[in-house]
Amino acid sequence: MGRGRAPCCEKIGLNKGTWTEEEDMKLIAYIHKYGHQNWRALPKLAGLLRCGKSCRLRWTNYLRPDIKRGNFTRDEEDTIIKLHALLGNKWSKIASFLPGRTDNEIKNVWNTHLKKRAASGEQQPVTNFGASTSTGDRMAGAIEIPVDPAVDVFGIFDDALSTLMQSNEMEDSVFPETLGGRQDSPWTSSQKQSRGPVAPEGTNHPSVHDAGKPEEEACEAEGTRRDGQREEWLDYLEKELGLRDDGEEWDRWDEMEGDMVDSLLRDDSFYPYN
DNA sequence: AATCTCGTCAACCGCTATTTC
DNA sequence: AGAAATAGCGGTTGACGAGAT
Repeated sequence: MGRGRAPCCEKIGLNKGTWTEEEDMKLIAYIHKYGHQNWRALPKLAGLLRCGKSCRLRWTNYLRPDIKRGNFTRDEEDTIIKLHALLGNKWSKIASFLPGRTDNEIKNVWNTHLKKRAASGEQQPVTNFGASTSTGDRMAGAIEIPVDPAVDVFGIFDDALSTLMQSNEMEDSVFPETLGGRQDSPWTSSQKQSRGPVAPEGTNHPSVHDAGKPEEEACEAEGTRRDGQREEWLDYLEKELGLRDDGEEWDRWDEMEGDMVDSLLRDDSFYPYN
């Protein structure tokens, strides 16, 4: 056999398409008894004529006991819209904020309902950070330029972040050490006031929107609170999208991700498509 | 009643990331 | 170190049902 990865399974003689009740029962029974340490080996052991990948998908998207079935609530839909504006087509990431919902389900809901709702008579999605048109380029961190160049993409995040920064809720969730909690926030207390992030030592990563900007100009901009927020937010996004790799310091951002997104979701004024 | 169109959603495919050996 | 195996992600497809013609 040549190089490259082998097919995930021998497809010959395996069932495809819709799962039968009997197959479901076999899969459930097996996983309840033995778990799913090895998806590749599972179908054979469970007596299923399916490939492991198919089993995994069936379990995670349909059979898992914690799956929430039924229509999405308006709240859930709004959450998806907000998260999509923040994260782009990162369905699994979005799903992690909606307990009981799967990435596949959310993707379907977006494609069938929410995309239209977002587009109909309202603004086009103003951003689609990290979204990609094909699987191949998604890890390249491609950023789609907004369709309408007049739309101030960053301004929208500025405004959202501004609002959040003014609320105690954000203060507490994003800067938890103010509550006597964590001590490893990238912000110092004075920087928290100016809302500027502390750049990791020895790093100097230009933000995406500042690429090619003269250095003085960038320094000048740094003084303002608004730009501080912008930098902060872009830093976060760049990190999130894998556009930068600053080592340990940036790993800490990951820890705050949930808090930041949660805060945005709780903020009623942040609705990216209005 | 027949057939066409469209929306929905489960499942598949192809790819990358991560882990194992 | 690097190849192979495995897990997971996101885009796409196709079966199916409902409503329209």
